[in-house]
Amino acid sequence: MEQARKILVTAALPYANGLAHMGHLVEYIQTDIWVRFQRLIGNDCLFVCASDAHGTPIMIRARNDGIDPEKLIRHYHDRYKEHFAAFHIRFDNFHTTHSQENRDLVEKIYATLKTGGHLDRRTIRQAFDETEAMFLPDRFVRGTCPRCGAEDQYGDSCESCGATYSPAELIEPTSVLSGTRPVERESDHLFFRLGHFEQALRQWVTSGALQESVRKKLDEWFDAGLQDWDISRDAPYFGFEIPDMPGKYFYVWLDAPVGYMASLMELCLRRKDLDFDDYWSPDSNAEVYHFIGKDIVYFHSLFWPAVLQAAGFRVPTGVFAHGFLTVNGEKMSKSRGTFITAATYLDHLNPECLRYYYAAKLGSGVEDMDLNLEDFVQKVNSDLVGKLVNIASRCAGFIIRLSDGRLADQLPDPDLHASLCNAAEAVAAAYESRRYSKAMREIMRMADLANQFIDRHKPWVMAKQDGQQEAVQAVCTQGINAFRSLIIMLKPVLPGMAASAERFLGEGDLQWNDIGRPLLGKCIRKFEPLMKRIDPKAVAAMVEASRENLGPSPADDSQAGQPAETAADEITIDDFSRIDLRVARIISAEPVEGADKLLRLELDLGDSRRQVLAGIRSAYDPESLTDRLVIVVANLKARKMRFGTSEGMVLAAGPGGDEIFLLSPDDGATPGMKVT
RNA sequence: GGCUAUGUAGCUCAGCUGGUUAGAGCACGGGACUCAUAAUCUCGGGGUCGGUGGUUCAAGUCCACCCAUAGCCA
Repeated sequence: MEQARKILVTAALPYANGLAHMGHLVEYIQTDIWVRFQRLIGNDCLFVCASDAHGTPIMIRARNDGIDPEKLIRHYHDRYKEHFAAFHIRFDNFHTTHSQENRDLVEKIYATLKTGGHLDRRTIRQAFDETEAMFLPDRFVRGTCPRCGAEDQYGDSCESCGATYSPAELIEPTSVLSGTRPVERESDHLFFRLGHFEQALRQWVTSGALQESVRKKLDEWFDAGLQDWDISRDAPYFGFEIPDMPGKYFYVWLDAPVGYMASLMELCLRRKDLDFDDYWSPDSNAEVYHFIGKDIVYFHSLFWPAVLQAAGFRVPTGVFAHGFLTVNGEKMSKSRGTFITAATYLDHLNPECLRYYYAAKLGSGVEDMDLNLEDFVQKVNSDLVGKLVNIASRCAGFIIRLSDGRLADQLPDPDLHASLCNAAEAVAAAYESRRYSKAMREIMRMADLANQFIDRHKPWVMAKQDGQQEAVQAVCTQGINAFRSLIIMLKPVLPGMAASAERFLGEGDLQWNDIGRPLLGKCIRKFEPLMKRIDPKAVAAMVEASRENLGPSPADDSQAGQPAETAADEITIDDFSRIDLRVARIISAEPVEGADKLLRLELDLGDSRRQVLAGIRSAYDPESLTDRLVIVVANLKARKMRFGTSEGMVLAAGPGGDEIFLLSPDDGATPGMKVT
């Protein structure tokens, strides 16, 4: 046998401010299947990951929630771990980038980059929020596009016309944090000289480390010219402070991929049989693979290999990008209930069904993948229950009843077994090259063959004839062995079901090679259903629950990739009493020019009048609102928006779009009454 | 706007370097069977391969343009 390969595999680090959802799972399931396959064929394969804990969004989120960032990231870190484990994703280590190991490695890499002359310090001008006293990432500034005039665009590019620019170029720029207009301020930043590594990168790209379409993308980037990369950020920032630059922090995208190494390093501390340098030293003969989403190709195929090279480590053997997930053909949507978290899925369905469905659709490319819920039910039920499990189910009874559970001593149709062994080679090749859909098709083709074989020999007919017991036993032994071979082939995808099947067959931990060694003359146990069919009602309930899970946030309902909100922490009655809820009468309502979601409401609060900009335009005609009573948060800090100041907030329920429902008091309430 | 993908039966997808009447699974219709979680087996209907033009003896497969969708533009 060939020598076992030594392999290190990573999946991208999930950002520690949200919950795992169906989109995340594409990547972790894809990676986990590959790792399990490598181990099944006898390779030495490690799988490490970590939660990505740094950066402005986490800092802001923690501040808004009134907790320490450490507490926030620990919470989500634990949720990820829990949910991934429930989906049978088996990391050797799931660490965090906010760790001592990561800090040590980042500082070491920084020192090497610096002495190697790959860093450059220069002054840049950047948007600064004076109220919040902090520099703003481009995405935290919004305003009107200077080129096409589209309103409410991000500070780096226009979604409408595609122009790219700096936040300072925006017309009427606004900080999304304070609603005020940012000013420009100077600040010293550190730049990594990416251009130093152009030759090395071009070389690496031709080494076959990347997929075809990714390589094309890189050529484009090379042609555009490699620019220096800003690796520093100003305080306040949640991350690692740069050792010799007080008040400056390493950009999260520098320390995130280093987290792959830190996770391995921390594992090495606990496992004496592992040596960090075996994997990362420049002369390592191990293979290193990164599984990522296509959105972060840039970081993994340019910055990361360049930084590794600059810091004196080996570069990855391969970077495998996958596409995004759509549900029912569309972006995941909270209002449609297709933004499904791992937790919600687990409340209703078997995780292995999702693993199989994803496997049945994943190829080696970067194309997007669709989770069609109807197709999901049909495919899983028909492939796994109807075809695969059925083989064991229809044979087991005869073996138990007519042969005391004992399998025959040989296979009546060695050709059928040979076809399965042949198919196994094709399946192995498909797994290795990440064409899981091809592997699943091949496996199901063999399952069809097995069912046809049983049908041809009709053991149920022979069972009724005298002297045919041995023939029945032989046919069913062949059937059980076909099932066993297929289960081994599916083990990377369905580890839980494979374990149950091993118990049924009375065997231990089956390996890929066992496909070639049929199970003969042994006793099997009583057959118990290995998988239940998916009830379409469970899927409907899951979708409904995904809809219900959300609080009233009529604003954005289509941010795929954004994590779902979590249930709010408990509060006391005192906390509640800090919110001054009042009855108000709408005096007038009118659309806000230039904002397709907002209505401008003039409210009567009994003793005062207020203007509130409410995001309810998609559900209400302004005319229908006049004179209506609503509930308003009267002591909400006024917020300056591009269209004027909003002095409060009206309460409404619903997911958004045309499903927004204003709350109103029963008859008799009058403007100004306090809600308690 | 530039670039990279994708667009094949109702649904989800295969179709390698261009070559006989375009395939699979599911769904659907007819038949068989009744061992099996109403599973299985068998037969069948169904597609101007996003559009237009071109190259070629021959194009889903190559080229150009257009349309739609997704992503990237640090």
